[in-house]
Amino acid sequence: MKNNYSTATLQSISEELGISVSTVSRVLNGKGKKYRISQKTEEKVLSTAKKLGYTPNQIARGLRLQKTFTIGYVIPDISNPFFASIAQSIEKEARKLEYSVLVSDTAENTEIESQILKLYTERKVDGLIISPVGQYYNHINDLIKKNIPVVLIDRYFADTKIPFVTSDNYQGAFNAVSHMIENGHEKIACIQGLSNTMPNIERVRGYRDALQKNGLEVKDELIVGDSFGEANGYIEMKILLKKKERPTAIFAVSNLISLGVLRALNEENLKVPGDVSIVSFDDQPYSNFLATPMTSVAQQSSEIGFVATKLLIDIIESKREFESNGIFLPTKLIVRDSVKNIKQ
Amino acid sequence: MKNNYSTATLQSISEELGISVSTVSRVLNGKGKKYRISQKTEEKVLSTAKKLGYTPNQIARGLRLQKTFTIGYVIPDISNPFFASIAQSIEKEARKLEYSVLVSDTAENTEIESQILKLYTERKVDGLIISPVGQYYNHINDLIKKNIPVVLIDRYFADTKIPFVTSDNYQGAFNAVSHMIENGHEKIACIQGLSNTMPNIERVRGYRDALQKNGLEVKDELIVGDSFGEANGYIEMKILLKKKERPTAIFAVSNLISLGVLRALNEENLKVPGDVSIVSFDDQPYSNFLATPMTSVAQQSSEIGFVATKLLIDIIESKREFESNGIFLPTKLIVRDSVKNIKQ
DNA sequence: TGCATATATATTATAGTTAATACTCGGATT
DNA sequence: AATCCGAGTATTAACTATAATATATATGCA
Repeated sequence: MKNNYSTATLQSISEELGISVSTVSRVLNGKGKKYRISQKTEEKVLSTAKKLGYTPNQIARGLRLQKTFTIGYVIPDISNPFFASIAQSIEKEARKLEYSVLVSDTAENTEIESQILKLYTERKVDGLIISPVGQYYNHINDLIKKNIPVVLIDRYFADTKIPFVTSDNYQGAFNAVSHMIENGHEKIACIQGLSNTMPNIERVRGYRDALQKNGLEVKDELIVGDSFGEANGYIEMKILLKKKERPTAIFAVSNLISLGVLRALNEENLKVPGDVSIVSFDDQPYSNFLATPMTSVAQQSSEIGFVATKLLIDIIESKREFESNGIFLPTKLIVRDSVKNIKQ
Repeated sequence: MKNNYSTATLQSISEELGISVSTVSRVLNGKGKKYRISQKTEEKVLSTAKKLGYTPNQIARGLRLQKTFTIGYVIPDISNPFFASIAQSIEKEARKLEYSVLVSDTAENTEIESQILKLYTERKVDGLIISPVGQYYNHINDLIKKNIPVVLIDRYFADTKIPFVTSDNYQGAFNAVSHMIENGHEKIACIQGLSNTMPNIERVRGYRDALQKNGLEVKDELIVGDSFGEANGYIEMKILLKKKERPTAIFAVSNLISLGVLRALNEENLKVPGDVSIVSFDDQPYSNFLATPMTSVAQQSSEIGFVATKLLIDIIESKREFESNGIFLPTKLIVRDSVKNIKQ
């Protein structure tokens, strides 16, 4: 049952040499000079530590220091390449700063998210990076009350003071929709993600504003959907195609939604951009090799992970205040071939 | 510096009630009956634990029990959707069995892999799932010597006794290449991954055998490449296109390689399958929406993660022997449109 | 000589949990 | 009356590392 790899401990070294554990600890922590350990003792300790293959027990260390050098990353869906890429940069940066990362997937379920936060609290992580499901935040605010450092990624809460790192979703959406309008589109549908999450709210706001700034009417029946997943894109596209006045262009609010849209169009034998134009949020390595290379809004996913990790660890190590602090990273519209120019 | 969330401890509960910590511990571990704790005491403990918001400190628990309920997953590249999907199923299954997962990305670098293993050893993980870089394994064998349970995923070592879970790479490749031959292709190139890793060896063996069983000559100059990454696919395809006798079909040994191949073909304005046919290892959600829907060899990635986790935890909890134990999961050829029938 | 200081190390306490062992008290047994 | 037993709980030790405090010897200086 218990893990049974026996390694040398400070005590076994001290017994081997007939000196006290604290001396051994001091030498191995490089505090020999500070505590005036003699050259001779220091050498003895170092050599037997090596001989016995000593490695420090980080669990014992964590208990004593009340610090685990561990952070948790809580994600709604690791298999989404956007989050996978963020996870990669978080782990890389954390390791550089001597932290390890516990990773959990909430499967877009607030209940599971809450359980995981409890679990990670018991495990005494030094801080948490959370890409929350995004509709409720009581369980996250509880962490703040307990003084546990938290940084949110992607989905954040405007009415709390929890720091976050996200893309400039508004500008990204605004640019995407403006691009469609410039190409003559007026009936543009927006297939949105989880409706009361900030990235979604901001992207929809960008969509609305782009229409209005160009003197076009915003029709609520063209704003549909309620999830960032593939199935949502598929279903909503199917329904949109049944409408009397079919939209000429689709603004898909996530990469998975646009894959669902493509599946629906494929089934109905409709072509992009001949029959329907699309712009999708989230650029992917494959975006350029799709049936029609996809015009998309690229987020700096690695950068987001990197910045969030840096920020979190700064907060942990008290180099920065633990206060409201939203960081927005710019997006970039990558124009390919999925928008048809229908201007007369 | 230290994490500063103060929670109730066994001691604070025991002081509040004027009883000993061990009694509190026993009650909260559900051992009240076993140690004949009175109903009254039990209720008092339970209610004050709730009142003070007690949650067990898993670090202290880990130290005492010599068991952390943590496993490590070491991956060459989290952003590769194949591995991301495995990570997802590992975490899900581990959590179900009450383990947490530390995740690290080695960036296909054996040096980093070795460092991470050392780190995770110090953190006293109960076991490790490793998708190794795959060319050396001394550092992994060291874990076995220390009696640390290990299960390998994807890339394994034939000449060790380390248990592993992987796809039936040989059969997958054999079927893929047979499919091309059935469609009349004879000049089939193989763009391979990291050359002395088992999945690559097996896939290339499947490629060779499929050719030979069909009476076709295996030409070594058509087996090229040395990495599972996108760049390798791109470069090798570029070079293949310069050959006098250009191959009519490509067997791409990984999903990233095939993306590189597509990039090269795109640049040269060549069409799939009109100019070149392709079959790729690894099916992806987007495979069906590529310019030409890609015929590919699907691996059961979630299943691989699930089985490996189950196996590892069985070994940890000593329900199974810690011995040579290779598990091969079948693959499935998904036929789409990327292979042209060129039979007369 | 006596006291302060420096040198080098040991001892003790602590982090929070759990396991092993010890203790107390009332009632039953011999 | 002495002993035993069970019920209920307390005490002690252990896990490993680190910090705070203490001790022991030698040296320097008035």
